Amino acid sequence: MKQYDHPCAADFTVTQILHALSDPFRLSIVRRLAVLQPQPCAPLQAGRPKSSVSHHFAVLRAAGVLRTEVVGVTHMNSLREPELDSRFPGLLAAILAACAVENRDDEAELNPFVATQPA
Amino acid sequence: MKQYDHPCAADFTVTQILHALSDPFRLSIVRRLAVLQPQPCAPLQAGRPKSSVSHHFAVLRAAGVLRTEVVGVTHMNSLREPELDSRFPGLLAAILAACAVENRDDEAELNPFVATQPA
DNA sequence: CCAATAGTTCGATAATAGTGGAACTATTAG
DNA sequence: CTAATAGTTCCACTATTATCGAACTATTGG
Repeated sequence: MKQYDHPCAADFTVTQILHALSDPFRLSIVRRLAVLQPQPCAPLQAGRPKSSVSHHFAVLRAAGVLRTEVVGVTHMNSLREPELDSRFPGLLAAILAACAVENRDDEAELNPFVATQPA
Repeated sequence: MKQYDHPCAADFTVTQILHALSDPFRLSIVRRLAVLQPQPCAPLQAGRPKSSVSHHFAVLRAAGVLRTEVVGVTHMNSLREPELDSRFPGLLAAILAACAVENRDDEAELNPFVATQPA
């Protein structure tokens, strides 16, 4: 039964976290996990080869963004939200909120009739 | 009289901003500017060759993080805080706050007698 | 034990980013 | 006009990251 190394919260660094989240694919993984958690890797692959997906998960783990727990044959991922928030309060929330803003733009672009007024 | 291109706030992207700020040198520039603003490039060089400094400023400009205004012979830099905040509310603040946390650690490491209690 | 599943690790290659010297540009001071 | 200043641009080089196939590992189901 193999498990993973996860840095402890005190060792998280701002630059490592920002770098981990500055990649569109990795950021999309984090956004999905923020909504539905925990989740195995497979549904987040988005058509990429497994080795590439595995690499991006490793980057996110190393930055402390997520935790991977081996549960039977699947590896369950969850955001390390409590630890992230205790170390850097509000950081993850602000980034996710920023993604939501960006996403709202995309919807507006696809369909100009929605989302001119927020609600 | 040459001026620079600055993207407009609506074109800022989360990944570009996070990437721009994921470099320690660039992040240090932003942290200095957050305190003392506007400022020319020279005092922020930290001993690096000018071409390298110029490159990092260009990355920050392209991401929308700062604005460079040609004022006489110097180029004055300032954070685009209002625009950043209107586009991604709280994002810059959260990142700067996270830096402050990290910095507090460093001080504690250098001198264990201060900073065990915040004040 | 065997096959299937889920994901990792390795290794080569490609792409992206950072570095730093040298020549260049714009502005001001003399 | 000339020199000095502040920074940019260009270019070659290095270093870091990402990509993806193939072989590997751990776990479960039959």
